[in-house]
Amino acid sequence: MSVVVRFAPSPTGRMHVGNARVALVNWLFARRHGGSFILRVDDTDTERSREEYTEAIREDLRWLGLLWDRTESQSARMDRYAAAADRLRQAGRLYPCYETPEELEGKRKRQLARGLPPLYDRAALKLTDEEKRKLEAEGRKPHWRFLIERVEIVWDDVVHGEWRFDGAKLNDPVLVRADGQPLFPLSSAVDDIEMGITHVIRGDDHVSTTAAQTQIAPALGAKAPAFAHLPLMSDAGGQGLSKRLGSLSLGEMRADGIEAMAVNSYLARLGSPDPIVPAIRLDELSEGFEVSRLGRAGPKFDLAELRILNAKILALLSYDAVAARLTALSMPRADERFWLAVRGNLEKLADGKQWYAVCHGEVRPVIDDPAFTAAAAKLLPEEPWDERTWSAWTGAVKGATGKSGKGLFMPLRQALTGVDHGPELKNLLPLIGRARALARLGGKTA
RNA sequence: GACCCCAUCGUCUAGCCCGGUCUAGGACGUCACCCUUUCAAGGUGAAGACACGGGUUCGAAUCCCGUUGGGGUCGCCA
Repeated sequence: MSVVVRFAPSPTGRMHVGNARVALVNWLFARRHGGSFILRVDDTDTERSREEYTEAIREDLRWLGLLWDRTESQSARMDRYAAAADRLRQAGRLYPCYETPEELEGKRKRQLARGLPPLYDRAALKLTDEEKRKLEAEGRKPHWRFLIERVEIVWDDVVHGEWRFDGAKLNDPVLVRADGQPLFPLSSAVDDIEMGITHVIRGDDHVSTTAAQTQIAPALGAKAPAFAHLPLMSDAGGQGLSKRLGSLSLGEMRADGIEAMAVNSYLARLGSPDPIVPAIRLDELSEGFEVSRLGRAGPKFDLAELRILNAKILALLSYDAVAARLTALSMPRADERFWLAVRGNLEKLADGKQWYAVCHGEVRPVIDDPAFTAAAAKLLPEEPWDERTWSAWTGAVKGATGKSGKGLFMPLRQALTGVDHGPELKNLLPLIGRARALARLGGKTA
């Protein structure tokens, strides 16, 4: 049986790292097993769903490289859900309820006040046909609840192991609203069946939906798929992700110069015993990927670790992989030599600007000993220069001044680049060129 | 409030089911040293954890009970 998974976001907001992890895990799982990955937009809530969010989610997924084999929209499948609801009614598993939202809220409040779990009391089940007619004559339209069998619900969760749920403590979920709109527990169960989903990989926050789904699927004459519930991530401070999205949204990370593969590399290994390593292609990540290796405890998403990973990814990228972006970041003369010289010293791609200025722009030299840099300037060889020029030149300076080690190179570095750290000077010097080098050694901004 | 889940170095975790081989292993990060005429990379080394309290046992990170902390769910949202 071929594997089919889906990522089913609701277009009610932008993606953050929590959604991205679920999407990535699904994608890697599909890729690993040669299966397919469906992007299913859960947009049955017409009031909250927005087309712009659908497009934003697609954009974020494309950025990550998590392309889908197929895309579906729940809003286009309303007739399927209506048909399924009819079958459930015929099977006696879907029953009409006439309480208003306010009445239900009142019931919940009273239950809570008495220390009871706020479960629906199934009062509608006791309504006679005559009472129902009377309510409908008053203009009340029913919403429909799925009758949960009060038995123990058990499934073998791929990441969690055996998961048990007491059916008696589960609310009868509303599957169809009074206005006829199907709700998520119905639409997602129907789609999982009809789209042949073999594995539902989603966040821990969906376990109660899963418990209901294990009864809805058989009531619809189908077998429930396998389930894998990922523990929810928290931020570096241990707080839930939903509470503070901002910096953890994919859009912001991207704008901040985080590489998509840094996010993927981090998310693919976080929570597993496998070491987090920089990967520049997704297939490096899918190789050996196992959902079952993911832990049951919720990991923390730490931006500081992501930045470290980002630097390591940049150091691995080829010139071709970044050429267009360097130009877009206003570094038009950044060529392969330049990139290879500086890529190991960047946290973000945009940090390249500092070294771009050293090679192609202006730098204010830092000089403590003008006599020394002046002497060094006199020994500067004629061009053309290559990567051997640096050692030839510094060798000559050493001979003439008697300086060596740090005392030799640091003043030169500070004069040439304005700072005391950076890429290897043997690579930078030819890019700086004789004219600039001469001026900077003489103390001039150039 | 009820129910469910989780709890090992700063972080991600191995070990837990099938107590002893755990003076608790690895990775990232940190620190030191080496190497390098910078940074990084690389090498060597160091510091660093079983949430707490009881119990069972000759022996508990591992089993039991309780506590605490964190998360989730309890919508005519998804």
